[in-house]
Amino acid sequence: MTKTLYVGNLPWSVTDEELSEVFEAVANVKGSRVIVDRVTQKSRGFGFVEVAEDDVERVINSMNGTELKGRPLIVNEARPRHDRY
DNA sequence: GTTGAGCGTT
Repeated sequence: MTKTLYVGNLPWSVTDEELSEVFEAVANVKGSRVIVDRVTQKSRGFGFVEVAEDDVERVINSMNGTELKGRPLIVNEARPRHDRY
C-alpha cells in the first residue's frame, strides 16, 4: 500500500523526476506528481509523492525542511482528494 | 522571461 505525501514550497523549476530522485534517497517512491497548470503547463510550486506506508513518517522527518534548489521543502501527509473540509 | 500560500487532472 502507498500513501500520498504533500510537498510544498517547491521551486517552479522542479518536476516529477526531481521529486522522485529526492525522495528516493529516504524511501522507495511509488510515484511522484508535481501539480502544474493545465493551461500554461507551468509548475504551481507544489506536488505529491506516493511512497510506502511504512516509510511515510521517515520521509517526512527526513525531507521536511530540507532545501531543494534553495527552497526549504514542506513535506506532509496529503489530504483526501474527494473530500475537503 | 513575472508569482510564493497552499493540497492534485481522471
